[in-house]
Amino acid sequence: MKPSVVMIEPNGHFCRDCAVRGAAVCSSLNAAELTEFEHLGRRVHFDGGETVFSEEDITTSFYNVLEGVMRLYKLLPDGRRQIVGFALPGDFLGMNISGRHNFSADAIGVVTVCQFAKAPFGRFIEDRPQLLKRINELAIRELSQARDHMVLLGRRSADEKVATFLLGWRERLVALKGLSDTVPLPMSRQDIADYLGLTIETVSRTFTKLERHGVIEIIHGGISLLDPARAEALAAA
Amino acid sequence: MKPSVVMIEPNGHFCRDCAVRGAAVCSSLNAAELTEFEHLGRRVHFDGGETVFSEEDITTSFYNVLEGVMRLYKLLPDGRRQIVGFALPGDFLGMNISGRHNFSADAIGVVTVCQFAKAPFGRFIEDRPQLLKRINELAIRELSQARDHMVLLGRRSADEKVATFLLGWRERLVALKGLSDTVPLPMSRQDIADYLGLTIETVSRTFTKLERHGVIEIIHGGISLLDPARAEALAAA
DNA sequence: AAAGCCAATTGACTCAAATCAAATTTGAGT
DNA sequence: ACTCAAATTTGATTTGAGTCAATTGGCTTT
Repeated sequence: MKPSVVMIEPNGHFCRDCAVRGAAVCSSLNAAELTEFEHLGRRVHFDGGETVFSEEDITTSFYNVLEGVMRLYKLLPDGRRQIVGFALPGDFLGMNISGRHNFSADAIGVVTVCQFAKAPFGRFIEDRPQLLKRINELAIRELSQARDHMVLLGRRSADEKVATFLLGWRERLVALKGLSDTVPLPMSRQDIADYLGLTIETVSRTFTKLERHGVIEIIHGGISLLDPARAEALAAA
Repeated sequence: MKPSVVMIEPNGHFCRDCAVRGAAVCSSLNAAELTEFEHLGRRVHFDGGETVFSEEDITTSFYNVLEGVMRLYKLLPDGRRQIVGFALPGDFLGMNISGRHNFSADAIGVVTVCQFAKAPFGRFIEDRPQLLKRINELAIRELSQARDHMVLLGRRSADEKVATFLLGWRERLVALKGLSDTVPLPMSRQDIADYLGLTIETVSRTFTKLERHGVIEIIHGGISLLDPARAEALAAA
């Protein structure tokens, strides 16, 4: 699928009004630096299902997610897929040392990213250690999440996986949009299964079971968390 | 178990003779910086089974592994364990953003580390962006490995897990000590099981099966890789 | 060399999740 | 509203890996 690369704004002033200004990689920059920085990035839109970059592609850009949700995944040669994470606004993508992306990234629904060409971005970082420090913080935070996810994949039951996922996903949305017991799930059941190391059938059955037990209510495009305490207990945090 | 904190060398000159000089975090430092750097670290020994630090402990030090093997793991409240990685010479441990370790680390056999107190190390980094860059590189490399491991845990069969582990472990030892088809396995079967998201019995049975099929030979303290090509095929890389 | 101990292996059986197979719901396009 | 395709749910059955239970093998200690 081809990306709908549409530059919404020329290299005008938008960083200071950016939705992720405080949370993203750019939070490490002062006003003066930001003015210079916004000439480096351009906003690009992707429709649902479009691939932003693929594993093994040469890295030509870095991406700052501004809006929407992305699935980050790796494929085995026979087609088995493991989703290694979902990217939300504020997430920074594209860092690697091999010069190639080590996972693929698809838009789930409409996505807006701030795209930076690799070379100028690299030059900009060069004499701004606080930006490097910020990127390092984000990498270390991701590493911690990755380790948590290893525990989930290696040592948790299907019920625990699903409960942990719902709570963790809610947590991320709360940090982004504020508290709500209604949890939108823009990704498909297959995406959830591939994130949790399960099959779509097991995810579906587990959702149904949680609903039967009054823990959640399955609503259009998501779930409603009726009994967070019970969900926590099931997650065996 | 209490660490046998034995300072082998006072704050004398040893960095330039250090075994991991080229590979570790210190490879980013020039000779002059190295002289200053070696006053920050001290060598500490641990015996097999000793815990170097535990998850949720306040981070007071960073560690550079000089010698030996460590298991890095997380525990669930009910005792289930997931090993998130094995640390080898050159690996740098202790980075986090919460101020607490996000996994525990035990020595497997005798281990020597270069230990740095957090505060002075942090100050030293402050005006040396190339060291920060090096640390960032190591974090990004680990992140990539973590993602590979997620694929293994979520989507691979027991046979694939074991074959992938043996090849990956061999690869790391090759990078460290040069090529050999004899692969020492200093960790227990339980450690391997907890790394692969399996039980000890399944690991043992899979080893036996690989031996029956002539892929490996189980030797004392490790395996001999008789048929690397077949192992690769089984790993379904 | 016998006893004790722990790690590893092997065997018998079970079970959680996968697979195979419909049925049903949802959504997009006409 | 109607059609078709895709996504999801549900049911029946299978199976890979787990559990439980010995047994074996290597060391260490006596």
